[in-house]
Amino acid sequence: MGRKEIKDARRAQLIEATIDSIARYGFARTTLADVARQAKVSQGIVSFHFRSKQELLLATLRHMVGAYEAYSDAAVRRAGPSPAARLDAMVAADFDPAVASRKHVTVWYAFWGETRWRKDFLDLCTRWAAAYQERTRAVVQEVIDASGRAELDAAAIARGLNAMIDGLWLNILLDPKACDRKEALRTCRAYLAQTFPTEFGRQRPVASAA
Amino acid sequence: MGRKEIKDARRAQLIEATIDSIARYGFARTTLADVARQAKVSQGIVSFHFRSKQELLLATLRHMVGAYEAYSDAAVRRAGPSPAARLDAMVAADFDPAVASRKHVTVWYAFWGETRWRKDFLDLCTRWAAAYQERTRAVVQEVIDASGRAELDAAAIARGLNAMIDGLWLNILLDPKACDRKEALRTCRAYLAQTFPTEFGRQRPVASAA
Amino acid sequence: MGRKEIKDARRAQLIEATIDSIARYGFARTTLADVARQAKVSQGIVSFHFRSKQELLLATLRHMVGAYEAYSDAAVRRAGPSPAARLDAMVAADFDPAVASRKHVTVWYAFWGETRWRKDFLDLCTRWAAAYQERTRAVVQEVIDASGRAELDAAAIARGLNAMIDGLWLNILLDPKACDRKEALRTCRAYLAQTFPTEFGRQRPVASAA
Amino acid sequence: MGRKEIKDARRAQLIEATIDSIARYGFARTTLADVARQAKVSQGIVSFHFRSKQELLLATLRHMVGAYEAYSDAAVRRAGPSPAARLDAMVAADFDPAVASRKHVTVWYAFWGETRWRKDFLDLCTRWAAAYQERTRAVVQEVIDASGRAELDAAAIARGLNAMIDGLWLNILLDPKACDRKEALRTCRAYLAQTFPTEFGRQRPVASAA
DNA sequence: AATGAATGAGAATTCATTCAT
DNA sequence: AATGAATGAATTCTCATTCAT
Repeated sequence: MGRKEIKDARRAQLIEATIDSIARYGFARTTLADVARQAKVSQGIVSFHFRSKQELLLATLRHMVGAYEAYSDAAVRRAGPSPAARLDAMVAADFDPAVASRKHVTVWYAFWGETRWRKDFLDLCTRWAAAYQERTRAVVQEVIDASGRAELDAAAIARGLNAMIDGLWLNILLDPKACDRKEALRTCRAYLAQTFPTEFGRQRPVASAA
Repeated sequence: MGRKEIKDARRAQLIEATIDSIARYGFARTTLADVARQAKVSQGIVSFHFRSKQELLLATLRHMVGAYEAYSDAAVRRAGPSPAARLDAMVAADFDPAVASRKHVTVWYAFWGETRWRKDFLDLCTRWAAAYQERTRAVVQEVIDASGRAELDAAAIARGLNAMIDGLWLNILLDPKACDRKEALRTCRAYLAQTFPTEFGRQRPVASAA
Repeated sequence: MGRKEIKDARRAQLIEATIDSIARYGFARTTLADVARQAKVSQGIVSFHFRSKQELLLATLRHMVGAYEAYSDAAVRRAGPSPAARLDAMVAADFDPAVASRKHVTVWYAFWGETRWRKDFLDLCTRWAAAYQERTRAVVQEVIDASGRAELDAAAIARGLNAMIDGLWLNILLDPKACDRKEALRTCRAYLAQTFPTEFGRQRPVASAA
Repeated sequence: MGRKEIKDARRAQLIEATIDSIARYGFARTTLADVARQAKVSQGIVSFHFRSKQELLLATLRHMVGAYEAYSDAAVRRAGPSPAARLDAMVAADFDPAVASRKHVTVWYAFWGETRWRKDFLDLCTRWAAAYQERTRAVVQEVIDASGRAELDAAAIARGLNAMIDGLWLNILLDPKACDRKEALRTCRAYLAQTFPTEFGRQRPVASAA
């Protein structure tokens, strides 16, 4: 393992520790000392690998966005060519335990809560939201095209779907007993079934795609 | 103005200053000194009227919940007896400039970002979410009953709708250019139109109720 | 009850509250708010009757000295003419529940702990210590004269006795289980018996004086 | 000098500064800022080496107890095998300038004044008082055994002696002109002479042991 | 006389960042 | 690369004192 690899491993280790610390103590009470303790390294090393706390947090947010995208992309690829199956896979991935654990949605909301005042967070989130919206819109459009219901507004449906997902994450964060991942996914699928009765009605498209 | 009134007025003033300060500096950087400066009073008085910063924040959150509910209730009352009109009024109120200004959604997300680690915030938000979900569900059920489509799941529709609203607030927060209040409301109404074509299709039910 | 009486009653009430507060929270954490709460009056009234906190504390110390002296004097008067009986009464009074309760010795030590840095406390304590030493010395001298043992040093005996009493109060303060009032009194009487075997040996002089 | 040594040296330096600060300003007005200024270090370092002010104070009290015991033990060892000489050495050590300077007794009384409300102080003082009482009692018992006066109560004599010493410290604190260290020691020796005329009468046993 | 709101200085504590080793 | 001691600014909270009513 060369210098570069060691460095990257350290960075990854610190980013994981940051996520853990935010999940455990919250954004406000996550200190560099916490992160260092969690990662079992000395305090100074954080400043060494990341110029400042803000950079560490930005790197953490980037990591979360990247991991999310990688997971979602992989799920879509696995879903095969059917537009409906791909759309369902996207949604299902958003409520996969690896993505929408209470810990993860907690950290997402922690970042969103601070995003407004940190230009670098905001830029990243905005770009990501735009990209994700466009990606969803494209798949929704494919579903519309395949179903021949040209009167539907792909952008509005995609926007509504994405918003619903984010809002359901809030439910998971606030009260997983009232609405857990399974219930959240069911809610999204009900929306899709309402919108695309042929493709999503009754049977789940994943099943029909299998 | 008696003692009690003076005290209440001061509390209200400090709560307003807190909201302003959160909106301006963010949750993390809102200090009691900021709040006092904003309210043009001395520092000590904040601790005098609220025992601690945490209590001030909790009072602020309570105030926001109360103001939101009052506004929403009033809108629903104004909408008249028609279930669809009432449902639409609820949604419209959620994107009223007085409720969903970028400033307000920013503060909401600031609170949600911290809620996970403050039991009192969490309890309040959880109770509020449950109450609001139930209220929405009841109206949705009325719409369903009125339209005779008993196969629809009122709870899932209400949950999806509420989640969509929260998620659209995030859009307003992150990038009002990409999705402003009007666009957000349009998105919600598209969802309702999809779900209840008769009641919400084409014409806005407010218009039809008029 | 005239103006003067009301005022005095208020002052006495506040002084009692101060003693209670010191006993309960300690010197450092006794605030004027505590005192006012204890006395069930408003905050401002303390500053009204006593110019400042320091004056309240000084008045409290004066009150304690006065009460102590009154109690001790009364005990000595009750003891009758016998020098030994009077000396014993003085010592016994110092361990009377009304004088040497754990609460009282606690407050005494609280004052002594601060005395060094408050000139008015120090002056009062110094004067009082001198007066008490002289009073004790005089009675000890009478005992010596009565017993015809002129070689004894009344000043040293009195000083030792008084010091022993103060030190035994510390024992009561620190660990009443290891040394309670009764045990403390026994210790002092053992000292007296050692010094004046004829007057204090075996029988307690109170008994013999009775 | 290794890490450990640096740390210990810094802690010792801060403890010394704390003692100086208490002696100079009193317990109530000793702030961490004072201590840091006295030690010529930054404020933050106090919290770094001691988690809190309370821990710093506890460490200071521990240091004082430890230093006292070390000094007293050394004096007793130097006194040789004779019980009377050892007892006298103990008492003499208690009025040695290094132990009973006005500064030191001041700080002792400052701690005792606060001890009642700080469990850790109280535990430490109680344990220390018990240990010291037992140590004194044992030596007194030896003196009794050596003198063949089995009727004497070693515990009472030891308790009286220790109390007298503590009380004489108060005299030194309140008014060193009225009772300085020399006079205090004389008073204690008079007590011993009264109690053990053979061993402590006339000649000082240290002299007789020489 | 009495109330209690208001002030503002000061205290402990926290923590990002720096830096000598 | 890594350590962890050190800095010092910032923040919350406390509280004696003042003052309008």
